[in-house]
Amino acid sequence: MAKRVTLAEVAARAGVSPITVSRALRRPDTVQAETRARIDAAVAELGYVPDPAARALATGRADVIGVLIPSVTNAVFTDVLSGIYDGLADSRFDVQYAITRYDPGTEEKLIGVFLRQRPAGLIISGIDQTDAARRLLDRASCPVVQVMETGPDPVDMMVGFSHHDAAAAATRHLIDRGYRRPGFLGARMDPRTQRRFAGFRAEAEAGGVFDLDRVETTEVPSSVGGGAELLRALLGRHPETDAVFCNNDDLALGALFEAMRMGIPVPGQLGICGFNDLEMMRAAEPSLTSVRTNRFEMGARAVEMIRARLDGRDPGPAILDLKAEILARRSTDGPTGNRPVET
Amino acid sequence: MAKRVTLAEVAARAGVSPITVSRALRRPDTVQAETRARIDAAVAELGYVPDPAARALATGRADVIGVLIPSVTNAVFTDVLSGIYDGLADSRFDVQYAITRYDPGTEEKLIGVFLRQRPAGLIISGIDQTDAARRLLDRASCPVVQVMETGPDPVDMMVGFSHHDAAAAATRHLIDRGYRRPGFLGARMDPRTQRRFAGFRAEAEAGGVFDLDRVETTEVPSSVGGGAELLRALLGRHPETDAVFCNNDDLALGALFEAMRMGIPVPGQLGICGFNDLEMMRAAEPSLTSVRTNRFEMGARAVEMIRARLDGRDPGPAILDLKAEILARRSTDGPTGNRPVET
DNA sequence: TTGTACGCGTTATCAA
DNA sequence: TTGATAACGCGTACAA
Repeated sequence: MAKRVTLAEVAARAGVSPITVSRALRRPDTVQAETRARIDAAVAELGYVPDPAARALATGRADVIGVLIPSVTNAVFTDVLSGIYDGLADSRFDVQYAITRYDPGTEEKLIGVFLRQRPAGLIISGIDQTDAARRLLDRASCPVVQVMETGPDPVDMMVGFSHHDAAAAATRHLIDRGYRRPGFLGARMDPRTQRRFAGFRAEAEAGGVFDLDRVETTEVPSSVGGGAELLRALLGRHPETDAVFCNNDDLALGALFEAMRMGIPVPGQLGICGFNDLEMMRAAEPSLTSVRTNRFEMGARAVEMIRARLDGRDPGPAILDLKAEILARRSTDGPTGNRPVET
Repeated sequence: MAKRVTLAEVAARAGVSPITVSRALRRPDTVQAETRARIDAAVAELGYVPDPAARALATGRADVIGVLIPSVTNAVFTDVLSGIYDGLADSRFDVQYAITRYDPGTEEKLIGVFLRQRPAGLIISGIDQTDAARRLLDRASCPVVQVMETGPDPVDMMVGFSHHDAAAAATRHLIDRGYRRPGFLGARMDPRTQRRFAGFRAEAEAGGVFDLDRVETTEVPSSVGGGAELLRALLGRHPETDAVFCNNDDLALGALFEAMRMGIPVPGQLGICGFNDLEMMRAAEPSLTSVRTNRFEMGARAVEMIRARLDGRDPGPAILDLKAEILARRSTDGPTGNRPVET
């Protein structure tokens, strides 16, 4: 087992006091070049690495960015994580993440756990925190960024987009392409999904094409297989449905496969629009329309906002809206199936 | 900002010494019931939560399970993570993970970082560590589990399967179904992928159907779009190819879509087999054959092995082989396309 | 530019 | 069963 190399040993080796080594490591410019060289050499020879626990105890804060996400198995959140990782490369910060399983109570508890470590920053998904969680966050002594969604009342900073508006735009797109009997496919139906539905509903009503009966949802998490089932159920009840706006891309892919099984031409007889624009959407046959949400960038920006704040730089606007964007593909070419579209 | 409640404050409140509080929390049976009651009350009233940094410093070890995976955006690893999380629920351990980006050098460095925290256990992906990393792990003072793959020489414990054998079995399946000119589609081509290729090659050669020219690979990470491109390239050179064994499911899905675009019937003119059995494989049209790798269970078992070791229980065999299993679906029904198959 | 004294919150060790 | 003392490794505040 690796014997622990301490500051003191490095100091002895370099012929200086421990505190000088400490300084040389954290703020190299505050120690003489020659001294620093000796110290660096000693560090290298001994393989010294600082003990994060000791450091946290001495400073009263941890060089940790806490990240709270609902799930690790959902590509949407891992893309955000990926952006966070990228933004933190070459920094002194570690990422520490925890999973809420879409449960506000769990989230509340985990916020407490994180704050107890005095993290350098906190990144949290969405805007649906409990009141207690909200109070905890309000009193947090570190920057807090809510990601994935924007809303009127940020805890501190926010980077995301309006799910309502994005869904409305997608619905508008369906209508523009000539679909007149659009349905909605939804899974899990957490608050964020509900807001997407609200966007769909608002826009469909505005276009005079809304029918509550063409809404097919389930409480279970989304999946490709689930998308297939939802479409089958919806068409069973309402065969006249001529397009579906799907909660997310997994459902959309499943809907596409089910349409194939049922012999329903896409987009001619059925238009399909997903949400999130996972990589596969572009590669599908027919290619699938979706709503691009800049997940990687959200993570990267969240980190940048935190780092700016910590460094005393300007973090920019408290609410950063990374507009979602419709990527129109063949699956929504329109009921006639002959409309040209960008790839 | 939340003022920190310390052991000393709880002790004062309960009218005992700090160490007694510490004991009451960690080993309740070693303090008198009545004392314990007073302490518990004080803890609750003050909302005391132990400081993990102080604890780590004092004990010389952290209640952390370190996890090293190549990527967060690959569903394969997040499923393992999910299993780990599950196995650690209701334990005192935290998960801490780091991303190697498929780079052995990064992995080596991160192992050092983790070990410095004296974690309670370490879970690491695969068997392709550098020599230096290997030495670090050999001297580690905590249980180490290599997941995702089995091999002859575990650092400590292992839970996974043979990628070579799994690929060979998949290839055997293609041959058994009557395909005689199988090709291989591969992306990233890291060592683990190479071993899958080796399994494909060995079995194809044994069956007298191997042709190195029907191998299409790329160094870029796999994706659905990439699978489409690889298939197109392969068929461009070798239109006689009658089946493809794909590196993973993303490629297989892409191959399916590309076959559709090219008007090639699956499975009649082209058989497709993936690897990992992501959820979508089952829902595709036609349903896609794949190799089920028990990723969630790998994570859960790895955790269980570590916990057993820490608790002084028997962790079971050092090398746990969670056999991969072929899930035959319609995409490999055979060149004639009329072979019945389980769903 | 470098060093000294002390404390961060907890637990190990030993004593009562 | 409980308590006093002394670390754990590092950083802050101040002094030199």
